[in-house]
Amino acid sequence: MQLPASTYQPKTACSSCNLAELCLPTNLSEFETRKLDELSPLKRSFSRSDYLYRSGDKFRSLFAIHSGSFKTQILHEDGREQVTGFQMTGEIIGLDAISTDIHACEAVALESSVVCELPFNKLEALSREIPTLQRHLHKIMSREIVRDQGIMLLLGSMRAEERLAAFLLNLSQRFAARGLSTTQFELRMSRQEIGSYLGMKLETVSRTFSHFQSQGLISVKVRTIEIVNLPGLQACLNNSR
Amino acid sequence: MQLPASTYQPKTACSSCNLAELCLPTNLSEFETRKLDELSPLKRSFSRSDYLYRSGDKFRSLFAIHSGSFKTQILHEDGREQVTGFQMTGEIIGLDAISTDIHACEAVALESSVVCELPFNKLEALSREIPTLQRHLHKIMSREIVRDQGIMLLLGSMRAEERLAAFLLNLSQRFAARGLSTTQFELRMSRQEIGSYLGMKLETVSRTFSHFQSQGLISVKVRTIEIVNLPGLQACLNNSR
DNA sequence: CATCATTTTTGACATATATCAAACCCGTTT
DNA sequence: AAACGGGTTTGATATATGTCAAAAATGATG
Repeated sequence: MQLPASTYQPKTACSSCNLAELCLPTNLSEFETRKLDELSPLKRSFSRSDYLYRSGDKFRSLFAIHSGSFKTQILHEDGREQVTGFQMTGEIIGLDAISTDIHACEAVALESSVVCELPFNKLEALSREIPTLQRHLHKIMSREIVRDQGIMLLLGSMRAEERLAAFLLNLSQRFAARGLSTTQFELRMSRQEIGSYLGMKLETVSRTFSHFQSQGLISVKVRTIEIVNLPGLQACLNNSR
Repeated sequence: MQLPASTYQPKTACSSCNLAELCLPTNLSEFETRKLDELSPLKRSFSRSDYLYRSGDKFRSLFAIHSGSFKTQILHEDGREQVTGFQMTGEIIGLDAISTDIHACEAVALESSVVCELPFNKLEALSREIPTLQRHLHKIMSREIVRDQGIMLLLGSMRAEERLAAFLLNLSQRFAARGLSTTQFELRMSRQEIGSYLGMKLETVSRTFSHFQSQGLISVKVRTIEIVNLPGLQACLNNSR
């Protein structure tokens, strides 16, 4: 598991990494768009299980995932670790590090991935000049807060089945937003990682998958998931105890 | 529980609400400090169980707690609710609403409290002019993300005793930061609310308090807590299973 | 293709926490 | 002072999920 902190790639300016489309605001004037180019984000590539950053690293940049996916996790002194999120194309990671200028969690590639590095100083300077960008940045941070609180709800008040249903439905939605299939997808993470994220043991994750399958809600073939009965899965969520 | 959304008070400009000291950056130039006055935050008072805002309310302002304390919670369709935090003097609430311009959670006063209302538009405009303020705002948002992820760790991987120990130690620290006693304090929230926050039932909260007391770690008298053996309580946290 | 390491599934059993219920305590109202 | 009501404590029992262990499936490697 102790891999180099990052696979350093020759850095290339990232014109193809269309920021405006990916993750930054649309509706910018020509002038503003030109300004945005000053960011000249650099692309970096990562292989499965490479670290994008580690806990304790100095904070310099946010990262926009251009392709692939990552997990973020925090480590507790005693070795426990908690996966705090799975991020995919178009999502921004590193926001937690702004608070102390040190990365609080670590980000690990779940597959071959490319990220755009967005130097935070430049981003702040630009967002002083472009109010639309400023607002957008604030919304991204706020959205992360809302997301995290949603997970608190999940961890604090849902049973194993509900958690896993919520997880699958969330993935489904995010794939949909990217024009991918809502009902059929590949999990990029292990049962262990899902379990850490959802606050349950890997065996429970596996059993719950099997149970969903036997109910005809989904079809599981290791990491290939097909949602067979979407409304049924949604109903799982609303059946509180 | 259905109280008016807020107890509307005559609004008064808030010069005594020393923002710079409370929650906003120090090290501002004279000019910047003058600029900051443009915010002219208004003070509003709340009684116990008044709502500062409700889920669904339009977002206009952040709120700095001037005195007293609040809880924030999210509501799930099926009536479940999850307390997402307890906020005290000097802390900022409302950050989650930036993302959609609608408050995602609700904030309820736990005791008589006073807040400063910080209109977000003005805050954004000012932070474009004062980089120190801009960075400060970003840090506040990022700190909230880190805090939430800490709670994810707690909910996802700790046992009841560890959760409650972490909760007490966190309160203790925050009281310390305000010059109050680290070892003796009044809980402002019910067992039920603590339970919701920590993902456990109120009976389990109560039992765990009793257990800590029988171990000589704390002394509990309903809502009055005294930490008798601080290192012992800290040790609780590090004893993973 | 056989071997190996890793991940996943499944089973039997243990346990932490939830549930249900009753008693108790404390502050408030009559 | 007595009665009331909400919050808290404590007990007995139920249950969801964890733990430990083995087998099965999968993918990687020589």
